[in-house]
Amino acid sequence: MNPSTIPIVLIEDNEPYARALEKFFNLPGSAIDCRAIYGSSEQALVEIPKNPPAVALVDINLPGQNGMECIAQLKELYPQLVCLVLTMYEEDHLIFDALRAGACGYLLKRTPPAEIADAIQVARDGGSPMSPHIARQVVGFFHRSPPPKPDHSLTAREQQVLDLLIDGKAYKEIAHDLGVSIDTVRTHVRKVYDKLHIHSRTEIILKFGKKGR
Amino acid sequence: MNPSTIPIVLIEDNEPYARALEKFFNLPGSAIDCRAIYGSSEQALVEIPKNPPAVALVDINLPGQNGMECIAQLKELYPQLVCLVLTMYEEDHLIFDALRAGACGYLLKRTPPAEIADAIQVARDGGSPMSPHIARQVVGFFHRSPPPKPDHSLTAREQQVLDLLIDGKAYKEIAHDLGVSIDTVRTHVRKVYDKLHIHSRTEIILKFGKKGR
DNA sequence: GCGGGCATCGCATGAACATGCGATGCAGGA
DNA sequence: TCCTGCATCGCATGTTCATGCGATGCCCGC
Repeated sequence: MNPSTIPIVLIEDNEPYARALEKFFNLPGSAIDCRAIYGSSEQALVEIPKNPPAVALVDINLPGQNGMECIAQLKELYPQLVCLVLTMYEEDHLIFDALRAGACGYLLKRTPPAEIADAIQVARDGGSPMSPHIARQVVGFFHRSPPPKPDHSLTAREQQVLDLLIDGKAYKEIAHDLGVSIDTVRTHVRKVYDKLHIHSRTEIILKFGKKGR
Repeated sequence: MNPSTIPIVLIEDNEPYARALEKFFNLPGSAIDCRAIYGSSEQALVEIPKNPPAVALVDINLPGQNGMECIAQLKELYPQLVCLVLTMYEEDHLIFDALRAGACGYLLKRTPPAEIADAIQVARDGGSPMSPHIARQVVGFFHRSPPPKPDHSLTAREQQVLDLLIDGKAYKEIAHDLGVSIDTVRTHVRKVYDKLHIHSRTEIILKFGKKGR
């Protein structure tokens, strides 16, 4: 949308690779303005405050403090800074950790420079660019959770009570919320426990806890 | 990678929209072969087994059974079938539910047909196409989880107790596991509650529950 | 109209939990 | 040495849960 050039920095210790990217970004007519290359997380954290860019491309495997921690600290200082991971690694846990740390996107180094440039614009415009297989892994995270089970044949009322139990409400609150007596709540809870073969609220939350959050 | 045409179906009750897409996909030279349009989930579930496509584009808001359930059932019958959501809705919970149901990607109807065609190929090749803002919402799901916090200044012992509490163990079990008395466990739990400003095991699990799973 | 399923309410008991107060022994820093 | 933080143990009280047993009123299909 915004046609002005986008100021970015690279946090990357592989100098040849970084230089090549920088060169590409700074070609005449490019929408990207690569302002600096920082070879370490520490250097980036010192230099970035002097002239914050709009987007940072961050490698994960950095000397000293790794890219994940770097992103977490940058996001703490500049929540509006858009961080994209740019790495060779595509293991699940690295991807998830990076996203949790605050990364908005995750690109593999094998991505052609032109696509990286596109991704930077997408990210600046509020998107989350990801290499296709990375996206699939992220989506796979959701596939693993099997909560959409309308089975268990709970009655509507029982399901309501269950939901409130999961929210951590006391019987007293549940009774108030549903406008019934506390003993009625007890009865429903009992039925729920019977049907789900569990014996305590703790087990419920461990089984169903915090789903749609 | 595979240059052969990709057989797909549309599950979509907005007939004009579906017809227009079908027309576009079936233009000469297209990589997509749109074989059918099903106006309802029920119809799709009956017809698809007769001639399963590689990819299904599914609307969420369908008459009768909604698209989420449709995807869940299709994936159960044909785990290798690639389902892409194609909808106007972009609420968080719909996105997450769709992905949980088994969708591999999530596109908004405002996406240009050519990009939808690209997305179909990406999906067939193992990627997960998502409209940029959808991707950001998915990524936002990870941002919301704040697990990488080693803060809270819990002592090692308190952390141990906390972990066992989260596992759902009774004080008695915790005492046994740690080789201390139940009253000691009580003391530690109290300290943990104080430091984390909570008042019950339920709150703990709601806050920290099932993280690394 | 009778049997079932469901929602509602009640009582009772024992277990588990939350929390207030107090105490000892040990280590390491001021 | 004294102070502080930590881990340990103890007791007491009140609350919340889990669960067993029983009961009524409503609606629906056979």
